[in-house]
Amino acid sequence: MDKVYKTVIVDDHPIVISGISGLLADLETVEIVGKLQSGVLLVDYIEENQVDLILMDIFLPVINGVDLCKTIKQKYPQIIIIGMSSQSERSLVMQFIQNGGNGYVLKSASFEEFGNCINNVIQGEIVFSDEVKTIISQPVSDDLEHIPSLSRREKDITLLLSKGKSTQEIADELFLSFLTVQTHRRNILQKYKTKNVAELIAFLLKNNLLN
Amino acid sequence: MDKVYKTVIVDDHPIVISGISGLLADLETVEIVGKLQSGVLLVDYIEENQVDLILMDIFLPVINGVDLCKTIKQKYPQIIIIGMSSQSERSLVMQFIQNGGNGYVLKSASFEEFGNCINNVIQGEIVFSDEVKTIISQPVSDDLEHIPSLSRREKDITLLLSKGKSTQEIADELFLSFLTVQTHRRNILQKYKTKNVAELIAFLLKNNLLN
DNA sequence: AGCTTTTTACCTGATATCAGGTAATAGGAA
DNA sequence: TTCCTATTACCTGATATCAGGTAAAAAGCT
Repeated sequence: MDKVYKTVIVDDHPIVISGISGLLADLETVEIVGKLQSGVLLVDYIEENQVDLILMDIFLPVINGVDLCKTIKQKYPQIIIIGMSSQSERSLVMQFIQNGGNGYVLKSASFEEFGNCINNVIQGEIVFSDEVKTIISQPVSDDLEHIPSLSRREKDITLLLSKGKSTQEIADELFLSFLTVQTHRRNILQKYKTKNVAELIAFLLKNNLLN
Repeated sequence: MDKVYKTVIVDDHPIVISGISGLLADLETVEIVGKLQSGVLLVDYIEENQVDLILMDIFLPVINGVDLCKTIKQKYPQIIIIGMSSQSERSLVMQFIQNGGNGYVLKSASFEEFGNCINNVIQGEIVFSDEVKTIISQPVSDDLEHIPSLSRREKDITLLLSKGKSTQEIADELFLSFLTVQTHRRNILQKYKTKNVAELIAFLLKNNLLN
């Protein structure tokens, strides 16, 4: 007789918990023993109960999933942990795995994908849902990978630019010469290979580099 | 005997659909007749089936929830539509309601909240889950309230602006006069009371009006 | 059919941005 | 201490943007 994995679901959305529960109910290898809404509750739960498998949201209030995973794996390396999120970002997935995660699944994954991942992860594999696989396997043209970062002064200036300030206004506000601000502007545009501030602001906001 | 509301759930995450289904199964007033993963499928479904209530994710691929809601309400004003999302933003909720939405619920809402909202919305009320209520009841300087929307052409132009295109390039691309594009630019800046394109793009992206 | 909004288009002048240079000083890291 | 990056600053000329005005088609709504 196969082992039945005592499984805990951690997510701050009751709906998601309910959804996963419904899905896992069909699998005979897992048994849901806990439905928790925060990382703190999870840590407490593990202290006092037998747990074999954890499905956890990465974006949890207070503690983030990566740190939570690391903490748990340090004390209980035998527990299998699968991370979940709505959107996936390459670096985030990598971080999660590097901190001991056994898999990463997007919430947009189909039921079938979900089931497959669970089945494979208990075989000892590191599992990813299809979309995650696509994202992490992209060769990532090396130059596109490292997005240059802004220096302190450059951040000051881009922030003011995004508020519609002109070069002169920025110079006044930061007690700099008009010409200095102009130099910074040029450097910033060059850094991101953008033609003008409009494109620059769009790029920064889309890459969460502003604020 | 009370009417049973034929209900459709629209979300690109199968898990969420499953979760809501589970929850609604307990309610006797609603009957789930459709589980769809996109706005396009929803529009098709409505054409050919009787629908009384829609629960839709706001962040859907291709079409956003607000526009989808507007489109549906124009043709079928009697259909009750509840919006859902993970995080709530005041302006987004307001926009949704202004475009005909009958309620807005966070996915982090408890089962009880969810149930209450459904029960009340079919009584004709506009409903919000608790957290949404908190957010929208915060006093806001009235002028910040109504965000004007862009016309089709204006959207075309802002999109190109965000890609760093100059007035001349936009004119060429859209087969318009340079002067026409200039007029559009001015109107758009005026519409949002922004000083220049940088501020405009920042505003649009922060308010999810671009793309 | 009449009204409103959108889209198109033109003119002018004041400012601002962009792109090409160069270069001294300050601060942090190896 | 040496090297590198960041920060500061100046010059010039070509383009682009912004702000003010006006107005006629075209499209959409009632």
